[in-house]
Amino acid sequence: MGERNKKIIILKVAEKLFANNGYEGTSIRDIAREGSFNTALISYYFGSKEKLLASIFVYRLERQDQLFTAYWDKKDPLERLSSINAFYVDEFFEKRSFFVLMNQVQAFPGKYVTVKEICNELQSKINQVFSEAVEAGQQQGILREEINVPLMVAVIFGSISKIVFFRCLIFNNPDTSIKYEADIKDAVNTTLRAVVAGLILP
Amino acid sequence: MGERNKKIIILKVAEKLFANNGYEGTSIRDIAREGSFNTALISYYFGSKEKLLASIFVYRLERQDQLFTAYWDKKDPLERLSSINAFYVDEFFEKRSFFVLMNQVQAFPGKYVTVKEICNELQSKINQVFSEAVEAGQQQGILREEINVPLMVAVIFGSISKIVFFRCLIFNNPDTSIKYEADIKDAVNTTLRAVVAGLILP
DNA sequence: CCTACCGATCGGTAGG
DNA sequence: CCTACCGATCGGTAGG
Repeated sequence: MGERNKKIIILKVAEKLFANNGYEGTSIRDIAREGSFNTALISYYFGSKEKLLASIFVYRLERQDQLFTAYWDKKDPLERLSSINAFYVDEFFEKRSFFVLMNQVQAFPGKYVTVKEICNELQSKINQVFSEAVEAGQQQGILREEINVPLMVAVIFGSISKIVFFRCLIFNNPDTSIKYEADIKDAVNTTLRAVVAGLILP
Repeated sequence: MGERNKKIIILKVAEKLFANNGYEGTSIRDIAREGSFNTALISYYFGSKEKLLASIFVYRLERQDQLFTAYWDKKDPLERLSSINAFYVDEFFEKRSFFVLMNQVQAFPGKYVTVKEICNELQSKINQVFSEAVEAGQQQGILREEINVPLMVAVIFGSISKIVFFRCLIFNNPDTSIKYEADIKDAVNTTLRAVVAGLILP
């Protein structure tokens, strides 16, 4: 199987359980049981439960840099904004457990300092990407001048989070089928288009 | 001091610690230490740690019904929407720990079922209040016809949550002073006005 | 990579 | 409302 593969299996099992039951609510025994390996393997490969958590974030965020350049080379600022949004909607669905976990970590004011620093780095890059698109739009006279980018990003990611996490409320079923997945995705994208539309000059 | 007062002290101490460190991350010993009372008091008054958590939600949400009628009797639909938003922004700031906790609870897909049911009741009422305002606005030809209320509510509450919880990112300081509190509140209200503006017919 | 085990801490309660 | 304590489980590791 190889050491690298085994580590990634542990990462993904832990990611899922942490997302569902929380970091404190998941014991290393829970993780070992779910992945059918020995408890001691976690210390063996990662050093500690805390370092396992950090490793999940390093693993998930290390590839984001490449994704940045690949996705939003669109010239038109509005198209670029929509493209960035659509990209993150896809990301939320594809790596749902991870983003649930990221959302949890940020919901604890006094905890997970190391992991939050990793997230903040990504957040800065996201803000910058949005900033460039907005500035381009402003220079072309398409977008309002008074747009506050960090607040706009908060609205966009807050909306994605709430809609993806509220799915159980919208459809009254936490384990929604593929059919509903697509419906939610459409709903988020439509909603974000409305948010972006609010940024356009009348 | 009276039994009722003591119970409320325990509720508020627990609320704060749960919000900061999570339900699983807070032991009944932590709560007892912070409130300078005996560990056994929690079982004595509430039965268990889990019932203490539920009691916090019952305590915080039992008064919401009265608040509904008192706040948004405004006739004009747009004014009413703004009034509801402003009310919840105030609520988030006044009962910050509670809403941080509520946000946490909802961030765990497989946990806190009892507490989530209490939240869902409130959520339904909130959706209904927004629904009435939106329908009134549509009948008067002010608001777009295609507004999806649950999604709109998700955008509004997602935005409030993210901005209030992202304060540390915006100001790079988790323990913001009163001056900054006011700044954040202004920012949220401005942002929500932009969201509502997106609902108006062009 | 597993067995066997450590000290610490957990939620909870019997008895007063 | 406190003391003293229970059994269970926690994260982690020595030794192989």
